[in-house]
Amino acid sequence: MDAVEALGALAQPTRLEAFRLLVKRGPGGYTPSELGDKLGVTAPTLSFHLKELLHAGLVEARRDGRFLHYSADFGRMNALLSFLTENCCALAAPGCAADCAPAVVPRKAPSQRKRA
Amino acid sequence: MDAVEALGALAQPTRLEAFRLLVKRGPGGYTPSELGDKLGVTAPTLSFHLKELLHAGLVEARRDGRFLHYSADFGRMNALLSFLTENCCALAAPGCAADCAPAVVPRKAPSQRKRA
DNA sequence: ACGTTATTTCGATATTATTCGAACTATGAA
DNA sequence: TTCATAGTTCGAATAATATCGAAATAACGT
Repeated sequence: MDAVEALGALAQPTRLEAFRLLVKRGPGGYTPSELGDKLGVTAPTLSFHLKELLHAGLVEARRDGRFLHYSADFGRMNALLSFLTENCCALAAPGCAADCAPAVVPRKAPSQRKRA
Repeated sequence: MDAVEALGALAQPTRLEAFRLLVKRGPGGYTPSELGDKLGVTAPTLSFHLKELLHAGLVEARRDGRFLHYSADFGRMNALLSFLTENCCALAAPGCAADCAPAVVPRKAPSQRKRA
């Protein structure tokens, strides 16, 4: 997995926003036109950035007639997140492990408190 | 939170490796010399990269006599991970939500299978 | 004070990224 | 086949990044 490439793809405002829009959107994805409207960049610029995300494996494209639909690759996204925290605190005191969990509350128990 | 800056800081091989070493190491951190040995870069180059990580808020430095100790900022790391998956699948069918969880198995149940 | 080790800052250079207009390709409609 | 729309590729200008040697700063030991 080339994490540097994936991180580099996200390390640019337009691309990061595009990716987050696609993550929010789910498998249906957006066309470049829709993304261009939301992001306010020219078509060539957006195309350049989408190719960058594509090359990093963070999004995928499928054609539907005249339109393309770009969508986030969730497996790759999750792999990247896991990579960043790999072996977290493995060389530290046990108490450290608590710092290695992202502060996400699973949907099933929305009212439950985390960390006292 | 400036996620672009943080992602940009990680989008470089030397910095990504340095950060991952620090994540693995825990709060104790490493000195620049130790990191330089592990990473095989000159002192000025490493200093440049550490300043970059520092500026992005991903690591912190404390002085101990002649030595500095750089360590990962776990809160910031987790905030970044959360940011990337924010509102994941919010505009999609409910089944999509399953794709929004990183494939990390909590330590408590190491032998349990995930996703059948 | 002086030398030594740890680490950073400075300057200069080479490489890479971002942007947009113009031109190109692809698909569907008339 | 001709036209319009969706999207990409190309070329060129500008800006940002990575690297290292040399010089500077910081803290300690003698």
